[in-house]
Amino acid sequence: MKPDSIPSVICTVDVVLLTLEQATLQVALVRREREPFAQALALPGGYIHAQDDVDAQASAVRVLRDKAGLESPYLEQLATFTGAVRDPRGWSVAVAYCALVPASLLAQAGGRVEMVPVDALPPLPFDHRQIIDAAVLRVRSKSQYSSLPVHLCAEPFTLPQLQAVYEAVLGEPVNKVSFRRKMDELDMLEPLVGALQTGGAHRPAQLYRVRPVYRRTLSLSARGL
Amino acid sequence: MKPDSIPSVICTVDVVLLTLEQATLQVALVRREREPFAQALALPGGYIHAQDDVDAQASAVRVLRDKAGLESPYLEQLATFTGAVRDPRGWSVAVAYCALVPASLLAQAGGRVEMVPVDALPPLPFDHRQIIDAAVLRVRSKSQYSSLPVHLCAEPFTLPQLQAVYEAVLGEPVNKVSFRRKMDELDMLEPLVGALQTGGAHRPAQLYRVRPVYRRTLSLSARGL
DNA sequence: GTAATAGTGTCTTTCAGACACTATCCT
DNA sequence: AGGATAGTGTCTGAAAGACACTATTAC
Repeated sequence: MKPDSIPSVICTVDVVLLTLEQATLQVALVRREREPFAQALALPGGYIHAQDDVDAQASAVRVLRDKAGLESPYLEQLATFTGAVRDPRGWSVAVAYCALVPASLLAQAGGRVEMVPVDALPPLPFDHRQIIDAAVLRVRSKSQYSSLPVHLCAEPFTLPQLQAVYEAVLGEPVNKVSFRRKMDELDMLEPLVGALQTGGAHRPAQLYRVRPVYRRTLSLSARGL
Repeated sequence: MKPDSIPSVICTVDVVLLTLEQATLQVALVRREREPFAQALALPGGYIHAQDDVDAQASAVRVLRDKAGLESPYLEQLATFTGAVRDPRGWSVAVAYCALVPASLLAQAGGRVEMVPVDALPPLPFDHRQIIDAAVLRVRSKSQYSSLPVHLCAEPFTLPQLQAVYEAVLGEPVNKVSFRRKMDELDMLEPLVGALQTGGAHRPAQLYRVRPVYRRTLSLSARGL
């Protein structure tokens, strides 16, 4: 029943897959196989398949599986980028998603993607630069008052490790006492009783994991940190 | 060059137009003229017109003008609602926008929309209930740490009036001293020198307006309120 | 003057950061 | 023992809320 006076619009999803390596946020880029911009590095993305995908989030999951060979525990809708000029094929709608994975998960997925530091991006096709910038801004912003960075940390992890992740994402040192107080208040982590991280020439650290309840939900703090 | 193996997707925008009346958040609904759900109350929305609109935000501006007869100073992309089952016409993408206007602006626009308290919504077609819920959640959340509620207040206004707006949106009383301290810090308002709100049987209040610099930008507070 | 709300000075409480101390490993 | 990092107790300073007080209008 769709009026044919309405010209069709190109509907795609793009995924900003972020990870933390060498204390730096890195984004996954893939070489485009098809035109436009064939051979160029770009965000993994693709058409929405109306016949296969129940919604755009499912499209993003499929794109992530096909192009990066992994399933991201954390996948959130970021924003939608639209307009007549962002894609040379015509008027387009790109629903952008943001995925966060620990570096270890990415390693085992194999080298189908190229990780690039978000602070040293090459020129990118479409408006992918803006999409990445929006994702990084969102992640940094949410990290100030939520448990979001735990998704960048492979379980189990120690509190000093997690603190280092927060510091890398926020780009500034975090007070140790305050950090531990907050983690305690958020009540999101549980210690693996008896499990300690040994090996260093110093006191071993308690290992933690995220409480299953908070696995896919963020825990928010009223007043930051 | 779009492969014709890709079935087309219905692309629309929906606008959640919110205002504050009787100390309650109210959303603008319109009677649908066409199928599906003709005659039902629903969010103002419509197809993206690829030949007219430069992007989806422009579509939202057009929808707001055509269906509500007004131009909203504040218009922000909310989220995108997608899927095979949300619209009986087929697989659809709805880019949702959130608009905030003072009640006075809505009044002069004329009665083309029906204002309904967001806490007493009738059954709505599509997933419009979820879209409104997402908008209200976003507005309440942002009001905790930003200047967003000023867009619900007609200028010029007094600080007690603005405080009442914050309290209505947040649904809880706000400390007067803290509130004034914050407004002072945000440095977003300027007093209209010599202009006082008189008429009450009490001390008149200073009238303020938003500094032009902050007209379309939000002012964020580090620690809430 | 009285009632009513606007606006401010100041005390108290709460919370984040600084600092120092203890704990426990490896060499 | 000595070095290194994990983890904690406690003090301090900043910021938010509570309260009380002054200011200015209408009647």
